Amino acid sequence: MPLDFRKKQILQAIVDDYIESAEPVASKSLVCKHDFHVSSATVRNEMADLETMGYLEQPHTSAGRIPSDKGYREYVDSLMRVEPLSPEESLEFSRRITDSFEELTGLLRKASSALAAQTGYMSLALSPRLRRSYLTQLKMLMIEPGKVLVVVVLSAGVVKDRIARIPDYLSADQLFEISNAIESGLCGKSLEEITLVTVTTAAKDAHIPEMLLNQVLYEAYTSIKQADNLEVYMDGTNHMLSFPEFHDNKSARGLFDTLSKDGIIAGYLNEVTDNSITPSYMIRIGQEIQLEGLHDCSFITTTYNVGDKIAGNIGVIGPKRMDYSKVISQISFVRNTINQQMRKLKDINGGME
Amino acid sequence: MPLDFRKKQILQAIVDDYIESAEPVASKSLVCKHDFHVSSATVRNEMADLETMGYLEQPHTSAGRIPSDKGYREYVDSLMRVEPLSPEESLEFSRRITDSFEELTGLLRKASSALAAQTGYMSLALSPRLRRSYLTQLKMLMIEPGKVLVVVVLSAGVVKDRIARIPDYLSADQLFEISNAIESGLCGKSLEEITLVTVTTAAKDAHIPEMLLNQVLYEAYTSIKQADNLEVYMDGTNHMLSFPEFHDNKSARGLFDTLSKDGIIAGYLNEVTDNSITPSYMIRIGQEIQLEGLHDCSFITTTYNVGDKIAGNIGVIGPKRMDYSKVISQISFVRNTINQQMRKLKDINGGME
DNA sequence: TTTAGCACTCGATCAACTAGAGTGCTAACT
DNA sequence: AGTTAGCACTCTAGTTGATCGAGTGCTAAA
Repeated sequence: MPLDFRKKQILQAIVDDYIESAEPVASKSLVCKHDFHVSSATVRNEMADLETMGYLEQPHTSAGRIPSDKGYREYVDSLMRVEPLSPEESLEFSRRITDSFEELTGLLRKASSALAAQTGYMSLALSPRLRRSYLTQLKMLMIEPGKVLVVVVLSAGVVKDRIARIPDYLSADQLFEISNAIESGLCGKSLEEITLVTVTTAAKDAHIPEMLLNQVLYEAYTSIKQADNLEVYMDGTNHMLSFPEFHDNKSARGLFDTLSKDGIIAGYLNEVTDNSITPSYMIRIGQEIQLEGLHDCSFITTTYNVGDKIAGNIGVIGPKRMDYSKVISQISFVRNTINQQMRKLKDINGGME
Repeated sequence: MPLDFRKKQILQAIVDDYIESAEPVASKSLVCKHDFHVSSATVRNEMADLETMGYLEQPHTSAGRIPSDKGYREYVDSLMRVEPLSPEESLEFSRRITDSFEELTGLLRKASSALAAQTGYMSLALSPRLRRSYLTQLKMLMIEPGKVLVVVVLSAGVVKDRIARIPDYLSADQLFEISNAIESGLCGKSLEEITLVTVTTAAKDAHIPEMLLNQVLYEAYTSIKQADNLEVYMDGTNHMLSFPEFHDNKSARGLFDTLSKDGIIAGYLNEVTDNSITPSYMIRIGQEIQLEGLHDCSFITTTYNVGDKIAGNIGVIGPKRMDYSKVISQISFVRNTINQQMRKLKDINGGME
């Protein structure tokens, strides 16, 4: 049975009010604040209906109603109005995120920090999944005998590097030869195609004793693989303590314990977005988040792009009664800013893919 | 008036018990647990004395006593016994920190994470202050036209890099020439000596039109300066929520708000260790920490070395009633492990200074 | 100087009570 | 049939008062 217009109106008003006050909302305060042209008794009847239909919950018999997960879901899916960001706030975001040229890491860090600061909730940014991006350069720079900086450059301009150890009697020339061989052998191959075997095959042109080769190959391989490591940037976790839903120490601890294992969050986010053709944004509410300690939270995420198919995520976590519409417009704006920045970086490089 | 032997004994016992229980300790439980050969009444008299002398406090009239900051200070300075780490725990630390070769960043990250996990408190690691270290290499690697990876290698083997933009019509050869000129001009100079002027002077040998030069020089300069940026690694903040002193939401929030501004902690730590000839470790108790939200905490820090004069810090923050002696031995062990690792890295490079 | 004994204080706990907010239901009204 | 006024009912939060017990401070004796 679908919700009739008045029920929708009332549900929306309840969610709106609860988001604002964090207090169960009563029939009387509803008619008072919004001018429905009916009495509180009528609203009460409607609220009772909404409760039996599962959209509302009552903390105890004589309290107002609060939205259930289903109620929030309905609100988010069809009731709320998302308005574009005010020019001032857009400006503030732009200022925070794009005030200087940055590579991807810095960009994500700033995006995350801006999101946390402007939403007042906590934010996440995940580095892109690079499995499908391909190698464009591999350089090995001798730092000292026995120590090299391995620089991996991927399509879409992402650069990763790592310090590695190699046999210290390997000369700079030999190293140069090896890394050139690897590079030309692997250039254009995607990360998921590259295995220790491909690396070894690629290097067969180099005229270096195998004994010397092995460690270098292994380190090159490791560096390439490591370029795909998922990194998480988190910000604004402290904000969570200011919400009444986490005033109680136990729930706060549950949340922070889960957050501290950042692999968990990253893995979850990664998995959730991987399995779905992502729309512009994705919302998970309360119990929909299958992570301990996050059942009183909601999670809004979106996907940014680096090149054609390579994508990462940014997201905001707040209490279930977070200001969905505002956060959605904020996160969308940030996503667009990131995409734009990444495109700009690419365009500057003469549009090389 | 100095403390006589029995008073010291009692104070020590009180601090020990309070560290364990977080409850005010009573005269009766004292004589019960430790076998002083006097009655509880006598102990009570001594406790009253200790209170008037400022070593103890009474939350309310009919409660036991808890140590004051002064009491902790006395305990830390002359009462507690620091015992070396158990072999098992030493092993566990070594395993966590040194299980693979790592550059400094990774080492600090691991050290911080191990400290947090093993102490059960929260940990900090600060990257070394590199002002006095000197440049040994500066390489610029062309990633794409207009985009370079600037690699700065400092004495003691520290490597930092950064992506920068340069005019995109600059050729790889020109870039190579410029960076070589800068490198040979600045090699052996300490970071604090290097200014935009020195960089410019260093590059005067390169035969490149000045218009092209400027941006490259500026980016080189920025990269070098940025190598000295203080980085903070924090871990185990979630542990703090499990201590009764932070069960109250307000104090937890105070703490986390301060922690979230990581510049503050870094700055404080930096300042505090800078002004003093650091002994093996340094302890700040309660009000001695001049940071909002940390008045119920204690802060144990120590200094690790990278080369001769270059040093950074690691530290542990816990409630005032933290297990000082254990943390001291833990933190000392980690310090030694870091020093050892750094020395090893150096030795491997043939002892170059 | 130590100690047993006792009076005193204060927090924590519990029950009883109250006030108030908010509902659900009923019966009247349009 | 939908709406509404009115009222009884329920439940929480807050208050009060009493009790319990832990722990102290003091006194007087050993």
